[in-house]
Amino acid sequence: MPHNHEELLKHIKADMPSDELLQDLGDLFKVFGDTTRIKIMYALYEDEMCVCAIADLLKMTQSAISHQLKVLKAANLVASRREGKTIYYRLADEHVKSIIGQGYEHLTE
Amino acid sequence: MPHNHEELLKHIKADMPSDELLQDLGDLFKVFGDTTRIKIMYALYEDEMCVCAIADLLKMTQSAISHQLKVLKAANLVASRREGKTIYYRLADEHVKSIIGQGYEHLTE
DNA sequence: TGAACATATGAGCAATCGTTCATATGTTGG
DNA sequence: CCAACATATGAACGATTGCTCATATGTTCA
Repeated sequence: MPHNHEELLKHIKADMPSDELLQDLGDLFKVFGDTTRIKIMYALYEDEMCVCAIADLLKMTQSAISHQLKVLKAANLVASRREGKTIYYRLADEHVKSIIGQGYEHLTE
Repeated sequence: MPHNHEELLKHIKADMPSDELLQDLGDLFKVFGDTTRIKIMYALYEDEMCVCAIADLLKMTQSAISHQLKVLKAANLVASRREGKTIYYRLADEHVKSIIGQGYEHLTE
């Protein structure tokens, strides 16, 4: 007779967040799961930056950066303001730094 | 004449971690970037669990869970111990909880 | 030892992702 | 208004990903 875990599962299930939230969490971390986007977030760590400066910094095309900024913005990880022709992006809140910081600690401990 | 940012870039560049670390960070978050793996980590939040219990809980095949546990283990996010035929997995360290916790906060604030 | 159970693994496939390329939108100064 | 600049966007393509299916490995007990 195979292994039984009804009791355990009932308990764990009760403590699990909704499927929707778990999906959203996965989607959020997916945004962190790309080197280009990590670099962009690090670039914005101390101050806002315009799109072409980020592209220069990462030696990538303006288009690639713009696509990634759109992803970051959709996840509310960056925000932007316009000043003439230029659009400046910045980190949207402190969670970005603390999430990356925790990841950094996990890697370097 | 296009927009110039030599000064800014020099400064930002000096503060950026190495490309290798940035790559590793992206790879780490990629592991968090999947609903199945998030669910597994949540299931292990309070206590260790065997593979078949996780499969039951998530209503997925043993094979799918096993593949994902391998990914989690490669990233040092879970650890395991054997007890007879059964193998129990647990969260490897506190960073898992704090990373997920920060993500949770970002979503629900 | 061999049958039953628990887990791991490799190949294959559909789906998703990140970039490029071409082009569109928006802004400013002459 | 139009040329130059800054950014955004859509289609397309190669690469990566997560699952399934079949099967292998490892463990226990009769």
